[in-house]
Amino acid sequence: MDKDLAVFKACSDATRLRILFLLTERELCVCEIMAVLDMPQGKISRHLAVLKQYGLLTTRRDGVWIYYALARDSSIALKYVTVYLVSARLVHERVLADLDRLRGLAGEGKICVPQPSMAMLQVDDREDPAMHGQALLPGEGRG
Amino acid sequence: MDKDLAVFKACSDATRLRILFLLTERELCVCEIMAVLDMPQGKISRHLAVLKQYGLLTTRRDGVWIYYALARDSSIALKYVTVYLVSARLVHERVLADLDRLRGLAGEGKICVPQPSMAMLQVDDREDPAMHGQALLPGEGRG
DNA sequence: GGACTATATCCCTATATTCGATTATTAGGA
DNA sequence: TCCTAATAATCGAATATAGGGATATAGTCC
Repeated sequence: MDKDLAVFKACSDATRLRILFLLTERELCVCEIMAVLDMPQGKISRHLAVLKQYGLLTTRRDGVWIYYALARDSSIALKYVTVYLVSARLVHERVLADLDRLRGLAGEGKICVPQPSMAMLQVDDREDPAMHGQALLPGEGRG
Repeated sequence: MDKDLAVFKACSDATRLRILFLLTERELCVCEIMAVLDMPQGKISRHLAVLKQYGLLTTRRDGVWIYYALARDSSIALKYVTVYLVSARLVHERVLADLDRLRGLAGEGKICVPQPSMAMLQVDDREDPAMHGQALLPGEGRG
C-alpha cells in the first residue's frame, strides 16, 4: 500500500500533476518542461526527482539530455492514475493549454531537439476486466 | 483541475487512504472507523473533515451518529480513484486486515449499531469506454 | 584542458500538514 | 433540565514540503 500512497503523494502537487499530464504526450527532457510550464530549472528538476523517487517516472539519458517518461506497472495506483491522466487530459483547460504549448515548441528550434512524437493514444481491451477499453500511453501498443 | 488535485491531496495520507478503503465496503460512522483503525477520535474526525472538504465524502446524520460515505461524480479524479479503491482493496494485506476487523465488529454489539451491509460490489458495463467493466460501490447498481 | 549546455543538488526561508490534548457542540434519554 | 454519548473544532508543537537562489556535476565540442 505504501507504493500506492507514494503515487498519490506524487500527484498531490499542482506542478507535478501538470508535468504528469505533459508526459502522457511523450517522453520529455527537462528543458521542454521548463519551457512549457515557464518555471525555473531547479524547480522542475526537483519535482521530477520527486516523481522518479516515488516510482512514477523513468529516465533515459541521451547525451546531455535526460528524458523523463511515465513509468509502467510500478504499482496498482499508478496504473489507475495513468488511465486518469489519459482520460482527463482532454478535459481540463489548463492541461489543454500546456499540451498546445508543448506542440508549439517542436520544430521551431527553440528547445533541445525533441524526440519524434510517438504514436497516438490507443485503446486497449485486454487484461484487467476493470480496465477494459482503457486508453494507452504512446508506445504502449498491443505488443 | 483543482478538484482533481484536491482528490490526490486527500489520498496522500496513509490514514485517509485506509479510511477510503473501508468506505468501499459501506457507509460508516466515526466510531466504527475509530474501532477498526484503533486511533483516537479527534484524529479520525479531522481526517474525515479533510476528505469531506475535498469532496470525497458525503455525510448523513442519523440521530447521534453521522455516517460517512464515498461521494460520487464530484470530479474526474474521484471517479478513477474509486475504481482504484475497489480494485486494490483485495490486494493489500493491510486493507484486507482492516476490512476483516470491520466485519468482525458488526453483530457483536461493541460498536454503535451499524447500518445493514449493502449489496456486494457489482460490475458495470455502461458509459465511459475507458471504464468498461468497472467495479461499482455498494448501492451503485445499474439503477 | 577549457568553455558551454543541460541537469542535479544544496542551503535557507516560508508555508503547510499532522498530531495529541483539550474543549465545544449536538442529539437522545431519564 | 441535567447527563451522557458521538462528533467537531481549537491550540500549540513537531515535522514535512515547496520555493528561490546559488552552486555542483556531467556531457559535448573545440
